[in-house]
Parts: sequence; structure tokens; C-alpha cells
Amino acid sequence: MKNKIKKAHCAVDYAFQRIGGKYKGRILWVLRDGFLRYGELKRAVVGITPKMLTQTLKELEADELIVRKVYLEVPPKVEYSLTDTGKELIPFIGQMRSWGEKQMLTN
Amino acid sequence: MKNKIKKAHCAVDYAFQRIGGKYKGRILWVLRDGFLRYGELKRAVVGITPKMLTQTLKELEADELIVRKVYLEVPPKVEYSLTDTGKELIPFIGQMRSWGEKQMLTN
DNA sequence: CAGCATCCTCAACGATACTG
DNA sequence: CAGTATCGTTGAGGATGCTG
Repeated sequence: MKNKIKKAHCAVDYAFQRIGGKYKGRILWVLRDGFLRYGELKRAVVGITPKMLTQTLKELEADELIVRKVYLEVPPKVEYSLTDTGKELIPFIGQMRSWGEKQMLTN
Repeated sequence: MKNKIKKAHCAVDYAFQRIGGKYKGRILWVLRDGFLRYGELKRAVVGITPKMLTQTLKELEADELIVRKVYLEVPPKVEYSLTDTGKELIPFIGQMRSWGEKQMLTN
């Protein structure tokens, strides 16, 4: 993990820096049950631009939360999946999701 | 709750918008077991400026995650605490914290 | 298909000083 | 004590077009 954590004042700060940002939570979440290709991710994470998708995937990879697997084929094929560390995050992203769902209804 | 959620593509997105930002997680966390005054929060959330503290507290209050209680005394006294909705978030902020702690050690 | 390269905007965050 | 008020910065994110 070579990603620049600017300076975490505590573990909460640190964790939020690693899965904060506009798309990281969503990307980890859609990867929860398997492998997805770049284009599939692009469709799954509605509204993301190629630039942000690539950039976010790189950060997640540098943070060792996901793995990038390249198949040497034509046309190109790249699959992304969670690492064990990334999988550990799924339960509470799920909790957050439930919480968010409930909130969206009651507001 | 009148806070502007720009446009949530999904519940994960929505949840991250409400507790994202640089200090929200930390503030909710330090409020987990009771009431804290403005000055106590300022000391607990190391590195935060008065401006950011005030601003973040206002957002959390507008989001109905915390409650602001003013005592009409001299000198002034204001206490902040979690709402029930805010308390629901504590368990998984705790999980994130544990995860973050473990990560900080192994890196 | 899976990206990269540029340019640009804006709002989150910061520093500092002041106040009821 | 518990905030406001200004001003300044910067980098995350967006738009668009191009490529191996």
C-alpha cells in the first residue's frame, strides 16, 4: 500500500480516508460478489466517468482493497475483484447501505 | 433534515454523503457516549478549526444526527449529543475504526 | 475494450482575526 | 465560552476527445 494517507489523527480518520471519496464505497459494494470487468463497473456505477473510474480503481488497488487481473486477449479484458482486506469492509458498507435506505424513505 | 443531498445514485452513495467529509465520522465517534461541549469537542477532534467545527456541527444537526442544547447561562454553555439516528451509526463507525486500526498496524 | 491526456471549475477546507 | 467573518488555497471531481 503506497497510497498517501495525508495524516490520520485516529483510526476513524484513517479508515474514512481509505474508503471515502465519491465512488469508493459504491465500487467496493458492486464488487462484493465476484469479478467485474471495466465496462461492467462503468455500467454498474451509474454516473461515473472513465477518468474517475480508472483513477478510483488505481487508488483502491494501491490500497490493496481490490485486485486487477489482466487477460492477454484481443480485445482486451480486465477483471477487478476484492482482496481479503477489501472483503472485510463489505459487512459494514452493507450496514451503511441499510441505514441509508431507511433514511431515504423517512425523509 | 434540510441538508442538500446532491443526488444519491444509491443508498451507499446517500449514506457516504451524510457521514463523509473530513470530520463527521470523528465527531460522531467522540460523541458516542454522552454530551460534549463545544470546547470539549474542539479538544477531542484534534486539528479542527473553529470554523470547520461549527460548520460540521451545523450540518450534522441539520441532518438530525446530533442535537444542540443551549444552556442560558453566563458564561455560555452548549452541549452536543447524538440523536437516535446518529446512535445507529456508532456500531459501524466502530467497525471501521477497528478495521482502520488493524490496517495502520500492518502497513 | 479499457483506458489516457488535457483543461477547467468549484466547493471543501484552511488561516487568521474578531465578538456577543 | 462559543462561536462569526473574511479571505485564500488546493485538489477532487467533471467534460471532452483521443488511443493501444
